[in-house]
Amino acid sequence: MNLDLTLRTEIQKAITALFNQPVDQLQLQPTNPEFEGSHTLVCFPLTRISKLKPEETGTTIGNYLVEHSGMVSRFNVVKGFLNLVITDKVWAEVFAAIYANKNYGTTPANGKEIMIEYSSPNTNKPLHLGHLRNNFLGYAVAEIYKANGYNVHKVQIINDRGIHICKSMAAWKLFGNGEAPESSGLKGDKLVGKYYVEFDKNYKAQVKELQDKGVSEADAEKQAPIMKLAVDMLQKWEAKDAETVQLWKTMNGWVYSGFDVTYKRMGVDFEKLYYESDTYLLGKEEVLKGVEKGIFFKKEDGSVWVDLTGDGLDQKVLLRSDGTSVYMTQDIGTAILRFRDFPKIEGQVYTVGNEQEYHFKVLFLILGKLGYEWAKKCYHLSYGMVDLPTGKMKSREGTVVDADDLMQEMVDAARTQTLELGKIDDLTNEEVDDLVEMIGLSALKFFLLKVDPKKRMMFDPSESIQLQGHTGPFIQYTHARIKAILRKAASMNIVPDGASLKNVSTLEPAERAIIFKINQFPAKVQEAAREYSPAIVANYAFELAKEYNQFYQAIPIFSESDADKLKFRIAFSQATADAIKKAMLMLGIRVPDRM
RNA sequence: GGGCUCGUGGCUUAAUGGAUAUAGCAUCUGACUACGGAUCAGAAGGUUGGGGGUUCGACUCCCUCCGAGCCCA
Repeated sequence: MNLDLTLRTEIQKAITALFNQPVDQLQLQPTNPEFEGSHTLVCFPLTRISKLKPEETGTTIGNYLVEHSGMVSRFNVVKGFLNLVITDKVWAEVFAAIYANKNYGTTPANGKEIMIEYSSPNTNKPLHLGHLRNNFLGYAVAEIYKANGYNVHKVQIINDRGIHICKSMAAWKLFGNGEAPESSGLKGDKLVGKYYVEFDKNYKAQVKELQDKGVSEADAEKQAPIMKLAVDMLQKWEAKDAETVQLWKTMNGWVYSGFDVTYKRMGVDFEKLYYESDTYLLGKEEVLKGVEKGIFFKKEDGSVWVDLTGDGLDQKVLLRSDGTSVYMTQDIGTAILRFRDFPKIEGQVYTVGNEQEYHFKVLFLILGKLGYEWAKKCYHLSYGMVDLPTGKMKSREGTVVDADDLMQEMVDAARTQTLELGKIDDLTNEEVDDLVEMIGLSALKFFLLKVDPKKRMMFDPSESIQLQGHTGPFIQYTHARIKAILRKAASMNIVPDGASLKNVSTLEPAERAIIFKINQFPAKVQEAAREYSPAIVANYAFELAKEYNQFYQAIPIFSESDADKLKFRIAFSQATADAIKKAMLMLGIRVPDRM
């Protein structure tokens, strides 16, 4: 049974019977812990039809529910709040239904398809902390949509062309001496990133040298030989010069193999990769078609624009006067290509930082103007930047936190702390490795996911390594401890069954609290999808674990003499562990049976 | 110049317009002869950036100012 729905129906019946008038919106909320009850009806809005004071309205409805609903045992009214106490028998029934449902918390396939883009890096440097937030968010939202019955396609758009990669190529050509990941042992993305830094260093030196000779800054920036080489390579690439394209392929290949290692450790995956080098020409075509249809217009200098003043925005350039594309042009091409590849998707989710909010607003408007119905279903999953205690991450100032390094540090910290506690001395080396990997990444992922995506967040390394309190390892610990209970129960041949659950008629407050919490699970998973917010699932998992720990400390499970009740406790311990595990997997976090 | 987002105890963070504003970290006090102390119980800590307004009721909605960040030329 769906408790909340049933209760709402009963309240509606009561209101209709008492006041001769139905009401469209019921304000039902969890009861404040200081009062008795679990569900609270806010009575202020009902006074209009009850013609009674809020208190009297609450009392009248409460009395009716106790007499007629069969699910409310008693109630209290504080000010205008009607606090309802659900009978333990109903709670037991609610739990029995949850326990019998193997897919509890998730929705069956609904036939809908959705595409979720995340990660989408440039190919000139390694992934950093900001990418971690992006990847964990995108992956989690994708998993949450799966749990809500969607067929999800995870993709990314790789910014593999442009001046940035040519800079790395230029520096490598000048100073690389043929260095390759195979020869130097350096991870591919790190190697290409190294030459990007090398480019910048030499470029700055050359600009300064020219300026010292009296050249203006603007001219020096154009005349610096290394920059001329990079620009030359970009032009040759666009002209499909064989040697340049070959070097480009090679160096991007190094980056991709480096990224693969990082993605694997992060635990994220993709169904299909899109490359800008494949889509930017399509974007150009579509824009030119748009000009023919009169959707866009050409200026005298030959540049192409879209007029969005009717939408409260301004005019936006789509093709420069020399005919080259801007980012917007490429994104138009990519979006259209994706809908051709996956005609059944109802929309796309773009996981991209909030500095591009304006860009996506414009993109979706343009796609709409081009006549694509699905433009309405495109969503920019915009997230805030990750700051360090020292301030903003800046690659130029070398304050960027590398993704590989950070993951390694987290796992190292997890190893140190786990070994100190000495609870896993009998595990093999491989088992320990896997465990500390699980714990370290859990700390990192949970830290990044527990905050509302929209908000700019602060990453404090010393705090992120914490394994106590509002953390992933706290939740993992709760799961592992429940597993220990279940192992003990199994060894004692305690096996819960439907009949024993039905025999339970009275509950401890701590037990009621857990069932109440488990009962919220499906609604939370749905809300998380609606809001595109893994934080809702993360905080739910934390609250559930916390609730269970309170029960665990308050009530010694195995000292229960009533066999049915003991089985009941084992059953909801099992259900708690299952819900925790499912919720954490939606966040891309694994949970151990021991730790 | 135009536009967008965010300001919640020392720090991090939660709250479909509802009760005395949620937790965590740090600080202080307690709890293993029981099922795992990576836990739990408790204390202290707040004018929700300031000021107006709407409402029976505002962290939440509106106006304004201050502060932080971002975007478009």
